[in-house]
Amino acid sequence: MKLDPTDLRHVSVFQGATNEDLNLFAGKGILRSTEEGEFFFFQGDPAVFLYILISGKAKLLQSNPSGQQVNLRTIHQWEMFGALGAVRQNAIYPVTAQALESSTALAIESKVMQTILETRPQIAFGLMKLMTSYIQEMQARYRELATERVEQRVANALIRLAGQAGTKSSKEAGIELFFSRQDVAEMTGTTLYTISRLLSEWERQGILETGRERIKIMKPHDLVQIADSLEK
Amino acid sequence: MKLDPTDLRHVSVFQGATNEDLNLFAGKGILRSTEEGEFFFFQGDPAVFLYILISGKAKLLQSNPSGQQVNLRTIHQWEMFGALGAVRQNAIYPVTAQALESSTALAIESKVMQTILETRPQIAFGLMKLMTSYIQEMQARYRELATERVEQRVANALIRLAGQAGTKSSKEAGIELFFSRQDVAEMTGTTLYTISRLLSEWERQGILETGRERIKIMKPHDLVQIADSLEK
DNA sequence: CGAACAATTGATCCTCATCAAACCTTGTGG
DNA sequence: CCACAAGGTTTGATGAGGATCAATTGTTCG
Repeated sequence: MKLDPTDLRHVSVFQGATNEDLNLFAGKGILRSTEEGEFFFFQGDPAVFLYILISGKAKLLQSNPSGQQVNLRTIHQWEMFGALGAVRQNAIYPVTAQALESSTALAIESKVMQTILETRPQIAFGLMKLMTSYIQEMQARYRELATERVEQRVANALIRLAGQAGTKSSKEAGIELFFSRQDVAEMTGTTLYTISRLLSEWERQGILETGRERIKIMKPHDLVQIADSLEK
Repeated sequence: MKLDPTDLRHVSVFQGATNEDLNLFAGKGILRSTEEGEFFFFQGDPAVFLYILISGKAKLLQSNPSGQQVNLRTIHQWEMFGALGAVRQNAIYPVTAQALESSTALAIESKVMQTILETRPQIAFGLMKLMTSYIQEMQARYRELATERVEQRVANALIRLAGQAGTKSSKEAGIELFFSRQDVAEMTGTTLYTISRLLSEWERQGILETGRERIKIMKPHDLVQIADSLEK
């Protein structure tokens, strides 16, 4: 596997980077390939690298002491993750990063990024924008979890996933997502049983079609309706 | 009310700022005094200012369409809030900021901060550190909400508050917090009834003492125990 | 074809929200 | 200084929303 430095232009944080910057990252970075189910890093590891996903898909999750886990975010191509080490000294990853399919990521030493950030305000702004979007999404999801019922949270999660990951197979053919019931449960703070019941009900209503590790949204508008329906 | 620019040194984001920077902020900023219950800004307003709390106390909250609200964070003296406008163009506050007591804040135009960030990597790093701590806290709270029971979430919230707001009245005299049952409920995604029952139970056990809008933690260690007790 | 794993579905139970009523605390005005 | 109002708190009774458990069915892949 090889990496063309100019491809790094796709990374949102690198919008304002110079070509030399990109060459530096591509040159100093290490390509790491990871099989499905394996890990880029674990919650608690020292955050010595940050990663950019070159191919495949990964997820960020957090576990509590008893091993129960929540799904915080899905990482797609050209997204940066595990970047907090570039900002804090001796930081520790607060999450675990696991490959959802066989994936390749560019690992860049936090220190390298840090020195770049000191001289490239454009890149620093890019990173700050990424961080603010994280904050906003987490705040919104936190509010949902605290105030909305399972039905609405799941509808919201599907809408969000459709926006981030959706394969819009031409027009009106539906938006297809590839997640198991368990995955969705971990994203919404519920159980796979409840998800199964909900999806079955929605399929009965023609809002979506489902399969094994597959959810195809046929009527996004109806989902939005459910998500926005007056709480309680 | 007057403001000594060197006092801005207390603001964590300004650790690496020069005296000229601080003078600029103090000079260009506007002091805004706000009575208890009033608002610095609302969710949905254009984020044209960022704020630094000079005195008093405030909270950041988010409401859903039906008006139910969650408490995202309490702002103490010298903390910065509403800063995302300095990072994104035409940003909109994702939260509402409300004074918990009569308070004064320094309002700085987002544009001013933005130009500073372009030339002062130290300050940019300060802001990024603040953002990463927000992200980590929100992730942790999200996981708690998704996986832990009310008892543990409330224990965790009190521990967190004790760390952020605690008035450690000398040694072993307990840590006193000033929040109503309703406040704690909004922080933990539960109801004031449940909080009341929990606090009564804990008071019976001697873990804390309570009063009107007052919680005094006598045995922090016992709270940690509850928070960490094996889930489910 | 069979094993492994994902999904479904029914039955049951438990945590916590909700509602209602009373009680306590604090501040205010007569 | 007392009485009252307003708002915070407590406590009991009830019920609903989901979690949990168990058993079965469906799908994929070697």
